[in-house]
Amino acid sequence: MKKKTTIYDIAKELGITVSTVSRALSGFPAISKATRQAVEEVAERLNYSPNKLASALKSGKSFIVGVIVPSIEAHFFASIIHNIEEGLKDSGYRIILFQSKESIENEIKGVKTLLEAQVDGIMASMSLETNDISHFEEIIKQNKPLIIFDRVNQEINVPTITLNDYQAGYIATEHLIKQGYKNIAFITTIHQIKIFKDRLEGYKDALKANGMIIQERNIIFSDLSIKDGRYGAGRLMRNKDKPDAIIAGDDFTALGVIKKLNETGETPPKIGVIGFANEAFSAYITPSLSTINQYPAQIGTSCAEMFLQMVAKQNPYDDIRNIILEPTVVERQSTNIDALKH
Amino acid sequence: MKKKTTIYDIAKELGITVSTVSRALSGFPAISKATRQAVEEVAERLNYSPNKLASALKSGKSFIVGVIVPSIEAHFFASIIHNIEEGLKDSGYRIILFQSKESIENEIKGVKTLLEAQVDGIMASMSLETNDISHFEEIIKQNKPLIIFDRVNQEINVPTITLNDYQAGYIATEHLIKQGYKNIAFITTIHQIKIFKDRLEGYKDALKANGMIIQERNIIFSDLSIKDGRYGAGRLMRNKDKPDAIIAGDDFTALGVIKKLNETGETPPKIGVIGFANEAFSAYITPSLSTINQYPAQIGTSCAEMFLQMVAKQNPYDDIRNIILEPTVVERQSTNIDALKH
DNA sequence: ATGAAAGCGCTAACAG
DNA sequence: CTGTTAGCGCTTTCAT
Repeated sequence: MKKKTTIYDIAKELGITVSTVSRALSGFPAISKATRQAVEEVAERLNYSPNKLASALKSGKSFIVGVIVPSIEAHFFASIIHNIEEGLKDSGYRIILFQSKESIENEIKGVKTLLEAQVDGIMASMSLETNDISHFEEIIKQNKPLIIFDRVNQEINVPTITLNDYQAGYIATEHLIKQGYKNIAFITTIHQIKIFKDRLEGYKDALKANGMIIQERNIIFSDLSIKDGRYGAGRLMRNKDKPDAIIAGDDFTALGVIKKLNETGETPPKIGVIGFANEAFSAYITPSLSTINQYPAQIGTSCAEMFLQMVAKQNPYDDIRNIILEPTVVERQSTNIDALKH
Repeated sequence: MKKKTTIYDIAKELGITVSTVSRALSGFPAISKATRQAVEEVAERLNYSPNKLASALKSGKSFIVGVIVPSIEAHFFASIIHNIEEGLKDSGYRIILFQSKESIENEIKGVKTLLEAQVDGIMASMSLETNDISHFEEIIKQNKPLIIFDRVNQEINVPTITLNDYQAGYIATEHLIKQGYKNIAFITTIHQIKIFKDRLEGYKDALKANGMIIQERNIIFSDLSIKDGRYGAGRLMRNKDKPDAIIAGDDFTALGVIKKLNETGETPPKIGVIGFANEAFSAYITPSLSTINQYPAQIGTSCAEMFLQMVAKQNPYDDIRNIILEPTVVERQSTNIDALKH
């Protein structure tokens, strides 16, 4: 393998110095047109490829941003990442990806790894296990932009892009009430993540606002998965005054609920079911699943925008904004009880 | 922002030199236990975090591998990436992600970007547009590992991890024949990607082997998407001797086919439908979709293994292996014609 | 077992 | 408009 060409090779070839070459290549204005063209021509001919590592080491800017998500396999996060990349692409920033797999240990390792890689900033959505945020503080201490999206844990004082999860819980519940359901259950996670607490509050307040009673046995704390959905539905259906509608913590859990109900013959919309996140499959299952649209594309776009603003400032944290997106209900068959009346 | 601690700070603190600190920190054997412990203690106390960029610049190894996929939003690729990360994690390698979005222009830019970031190797699945592979040759020229997975274009002489796509086409067709379907259509892409050609060959050979005739009007070349599936199904159903089964280029296309057939009342399995890739939704749509399992987890794991082997060698390309995984049929309702007989 | 010193490829302040 | 020079933080050869 022959040695790679550097700006020294180009300089030697043209009998000029590396600084001139460096300037010519980086679009420095005070360079004669002739020199610039000559440099570009030789760079091309020698198949020059800049070493961004060296550049990053010297300039202190790597043009890499780290992204930490629980899992890339949830379409919600894949979509966010897709849109972060999209929003960043004209700025020259690239992404290093890290999956926490819902483990705080991995998340800590992720932050450490990304910091060692000298990323210029980090965007993260917290794992379900995350109850302590000290590992994120190192990023702030280094004065690098940290943006938390979707899964916010507690009072971490950085910009956040979140959904109005209280509202999400509220409108999901309200939608079911409007459809005519009277006894609405709620399956959520045992973990202390703010968004899930908020949804639960929204649920409770919507019930209250409509003169309904909050029954503790209608609220199930478990994990969120297809399996947990089946289990939760089974448990709820064994209650003496079993619910006529179920709000599930995410679409996967809702899918489990539906599968269980399909088996027991109480196929939705007989029992209403609504999920969260509008996963790829949700429109296509039977019955199709009503859900809450969480606008991952906007979240990704906002993350990118926010990052570019922060990184341009002397102090990224001098004007901390918290963007809150408003969720909407996606009405599908699983809550369309009217369809049964015909 | 206070300056970050470097090995110089540690050295000064202890009255030793940076070389000793560097050795102590990197597990060099010929270091006294006392020194090593002292270094570790001070590193901890000063909150030292190594600058991997500097290390990479000097040593020529960045411990980053670039991954290029068409889109992270297809579960197939998300799963591969997940498993690459998993397979690499103990080795200290991290991933920089790049999405080509099925555009060769993006793919070229991706290779360039990753090379400039001094990745130690690249794993890529080609875009549908990719008909020229010269941009990949630069990676080989730099003697860095290049591994192509799933989407292989033509005779590129690097290690590959692929599915036996001929076999995939063959068993998909054979499955339909065994189920009793007699007139089987095929929707595929217009693009010149090897895997799609291979599947088509498998389809044709399976028909021949079973004494069936290959009808050109039963083969549709279009794009692959839900929309194209609807369109393709519509076109096929207008043929005079319309098919009684359709093989769709991927599960999204198959979904479009099913939606169209559901509307026209020829709901599968009346018309048999099978897809490729076993997407997240395929088990949950109605009717559930028979498909070909393409084992993304194994592909990802194999990529990681292969990379680690290559990177450990003087010449990564001295023993080029091509791993071929065998697909299997996932039988679900959309091809279960027996169910209609009861 | 440890130190001295060179240098990876690039940028940027200063000088001219 | 261009050259000189120092140095980013680390690894590594050669000494001792």
